[in-house]
Amino acid sequence: MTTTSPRGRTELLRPDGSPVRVLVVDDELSITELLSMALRYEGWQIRSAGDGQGAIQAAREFRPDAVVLDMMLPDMDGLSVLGRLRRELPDVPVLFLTAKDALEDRIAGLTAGGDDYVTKPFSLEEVVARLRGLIRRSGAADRRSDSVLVVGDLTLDEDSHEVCRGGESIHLTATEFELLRFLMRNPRRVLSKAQILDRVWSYDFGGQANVVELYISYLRRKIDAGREPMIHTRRGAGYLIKPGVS
Amino acid sequence: MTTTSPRGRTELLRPDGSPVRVLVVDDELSITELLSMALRYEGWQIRSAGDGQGAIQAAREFRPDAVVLDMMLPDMDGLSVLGRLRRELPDVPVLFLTAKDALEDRIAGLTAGGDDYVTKPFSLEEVVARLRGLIRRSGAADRRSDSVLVVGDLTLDEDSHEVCRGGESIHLTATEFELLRFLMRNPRRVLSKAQILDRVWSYDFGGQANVVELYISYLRRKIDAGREPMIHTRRGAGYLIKPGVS
DNA sequence: GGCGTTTCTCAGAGAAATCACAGACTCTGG
DNA sequence: CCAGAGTCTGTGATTTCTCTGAGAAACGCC
Repeated sequence: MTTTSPRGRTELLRPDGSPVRVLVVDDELSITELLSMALRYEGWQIRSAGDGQGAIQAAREFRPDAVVLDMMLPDMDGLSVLGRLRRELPDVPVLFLTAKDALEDRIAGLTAGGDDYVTKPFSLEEVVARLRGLIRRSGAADRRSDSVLVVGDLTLDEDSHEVCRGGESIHLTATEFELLRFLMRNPRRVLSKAQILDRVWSYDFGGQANVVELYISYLRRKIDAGREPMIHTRRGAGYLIKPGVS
Repeated sequence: MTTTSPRGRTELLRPDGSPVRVLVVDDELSITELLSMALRYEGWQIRSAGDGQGAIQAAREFRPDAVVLDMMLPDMDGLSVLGRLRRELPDVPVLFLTAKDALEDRIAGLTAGGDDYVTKPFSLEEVVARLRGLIRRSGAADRRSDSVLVVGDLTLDEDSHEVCRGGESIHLTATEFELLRFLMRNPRRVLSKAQILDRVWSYDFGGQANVVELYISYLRRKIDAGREPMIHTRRGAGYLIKPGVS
């Protein structure tokens, strides 16, 4: 089931109308804090754990609809945590967090069953999007909710990563895609550069804030080129996307 | 829940009808005083703290619906205060105060959870507006309250920063927008130039008082141009906005 | 290892916003 | 009707913000 919240976003809900429950497992407190903050903002109910033991116990009590699991835990190996979690929660999808240089093939094996993974350092938009996908596909939330964002004649498919304006397909790079997704998930709402940076770029990004301007500029060339502009600047406040009408 | 107070303002209230509670944390007494005064004027209940320890304790006892938190505290680093606050108050939104030049050195993730920040020196209108937004979206107040101010045929949307008169969209600069918001939040009420200066301009503004006249003049050109005027001068007293009807 | 793509920094151009100043204007009380 | 206080607004200097081109570095793919 989906419903539209007062902030104009579409939320995932369980079939009985209660909020989706997500368990976050990571040993770095800053990471669990960051994720908890971002995921709560999606309207989900969050529990976090800092080690394998805590994860198993939380899984038993909290009965989450999805799990975010760091594969590097202090007390036990990621795989055995996963095994125990699976015994506790057989059908619950797992989003793995891995270091960038982790053995890709091993992860690939794990994700064969419909799970997914993101590499550290991640962006919050990425984690949220993957989780939404997992939950949607697992059937914990209503399946009618689909994966296509629409603003005016612009569409973005979160599953296929396809972006079209007026029927015409548009190729975007990964960063451009994430930025556009964030804008389109918050249509008609002014988003500050800081907000955009926090959601779209990885949490360890240490660069200049004007990458946001740069990527807005790229997007405009691809999305708005020669058409009614949909991406608008609010000088001193930020950017927003809205249908060309008016 | 919203209700209209005797002085004609729309107030945010909790679902049970009690006033919203806000905790203000800053080590400069002048700042906490300034903020407390302004926020009490909104009809909110305020508690303030001057350091991290005090903040944690106040959070525990006072159970605020929102927190204003300076990131530069004497006794502990802003982030650890935040962590402890989160443990005490998991779902409470936080408005961060930061120095202007600290913008670059990582506010990473701070706005990610739906929190927000303002840079010092701020204007009170800005702080109040951001706080209202946070509280509104957090669900501590009734969700029916929305983000659009209406006076006659003039509307101002605090989320999209859109201003319309008679259906026609009007572009305002940041300062014009804040001034109009202040006027519209106090319709039919005379506001002195001093009041306007205190609320709309940053607290360290050292310029001529006639910027207010100047910006009223700008606003009139954009809002009242060729229409029934809504912005009125009360010679020797100040300005007020009211619907064109007489 | 080489090559095309993507990401990002830097810096300058350009546009927009802010504000001081000063003279014109308006209202009010005598 | 006048004087003075109060208000309005045109001009332009200055500051701030945004956009974008050029190129360096990192990445991914064969």
